[in-house]
Amino acid sequence: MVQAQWRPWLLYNPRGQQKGTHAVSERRIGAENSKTRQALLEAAEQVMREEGYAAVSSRRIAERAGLKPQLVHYYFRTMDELFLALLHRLTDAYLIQFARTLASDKPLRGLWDISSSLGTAALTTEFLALANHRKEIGAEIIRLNRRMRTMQAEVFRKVLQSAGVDLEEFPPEALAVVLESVARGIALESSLGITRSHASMRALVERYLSKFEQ
Amino acid sequence: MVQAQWRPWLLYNPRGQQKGTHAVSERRIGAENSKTRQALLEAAEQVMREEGYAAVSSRRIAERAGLKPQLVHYYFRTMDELFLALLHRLTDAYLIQFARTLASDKPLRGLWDISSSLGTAALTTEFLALANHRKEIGAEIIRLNRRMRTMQAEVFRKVLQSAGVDLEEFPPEALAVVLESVARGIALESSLGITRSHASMRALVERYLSKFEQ
DNA sequence: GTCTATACTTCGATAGAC
DNA sequence: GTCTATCGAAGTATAGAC
Repeated sequence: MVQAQWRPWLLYNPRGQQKGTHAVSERRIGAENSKTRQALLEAAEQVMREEGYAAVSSRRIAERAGLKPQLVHYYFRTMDELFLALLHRLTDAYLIQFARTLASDKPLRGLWDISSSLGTAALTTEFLALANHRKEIGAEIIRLNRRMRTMQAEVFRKVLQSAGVDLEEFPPEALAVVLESVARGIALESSLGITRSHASMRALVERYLSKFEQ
Repeated sequence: MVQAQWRPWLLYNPRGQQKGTHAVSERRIGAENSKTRQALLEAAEQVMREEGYAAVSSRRIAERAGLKPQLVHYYFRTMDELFLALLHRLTDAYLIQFARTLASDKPLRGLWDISSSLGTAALTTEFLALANHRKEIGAEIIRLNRRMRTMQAEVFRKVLQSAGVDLEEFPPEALAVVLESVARGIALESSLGITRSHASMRALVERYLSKFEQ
């Protein structure tokens, strides 16, 4: 028996398309620079942040945007397409923040601030969870993760090198993973209202960061 | 306009019960020690691990267990109740692992091994995501988190103290958060197939752990 | 304890009018 | 570009027979 793939936003197969065919729909699709399209993505981001990825449905985000659900399908062939567009939107926003951080005199702190911000951490977590059972999104996440990690590692490499740290002993990429994991970890906890060891956590990070930046 | 709360496993309100009333259903509920109940929880855990929390539905787990969906509602009043039962099941399993680790000669490594195991990390992540938009489950997660963290911190305190480390400088609780965050972080990445900086990450952790244990 | 039958809700997606 | 109308599938939950 073939186990149907579970799809929260594609619960059935409307035209009996096979799994791998990617038969492209003939339906008209709206322009990418449309204002309505932007509004839908904005609404999707809000819903995802507040209620999780599973709450992102065409009806739900249309309601949030004050539009009709069918418009979602006019701008996005499938909900997967919408999620990918949202992912790219977030990536672009991250890249802008990242560039600003690079230009500052404390790039490491900048990285920490970005990753430990509640909004970023929440959305990242949602997308990682989503990636776990949505192949196409997972593949894109992996690609983006690679790019981000490389850029983050480069920041570490520069800072550590100019501080005379042995890069063999403290591999920049590994440190980048540590920084982001810890940032996301405490952001996640604090979004749950767990603030118990927050102060000492931040102090610990602060101590490490100040070894290299001011 | 009242915005309906979104519920993946309770999409509508069958008897028109108000949000806060907690009107207890009169329906018969099966015994807690039932074998069928265990099988349903086992199936729920599998589905949650493999496809995420949003895929856990009465139909889905019943199918996995080879049972009828209605049996889920015989053993659990609501899907929330099922999730809470699952959460307690996992906590019990964790406590057993934890006790074994405490008795060993390398408790810190034990903690690391538990938290960085793929199964544990995946389920923890799912429950954290779930906690973010399911009040009752969030409250329970917070309670359990507090208990776990206290126990983990106690391990750190003992090990660090006997190694002569200044506990003011390295607060046990903060270190416990770091260890679990990093473990979950790399477990999450590796479940996505991202293994790039894995080796250097584990080597880094290993270096720190070996400062205190062997 | 497990089953069938059923109620009601939400979902993704499309067709076709305007 | 946006609307109404509609389809078929999956969801939670209950009642009542066996």
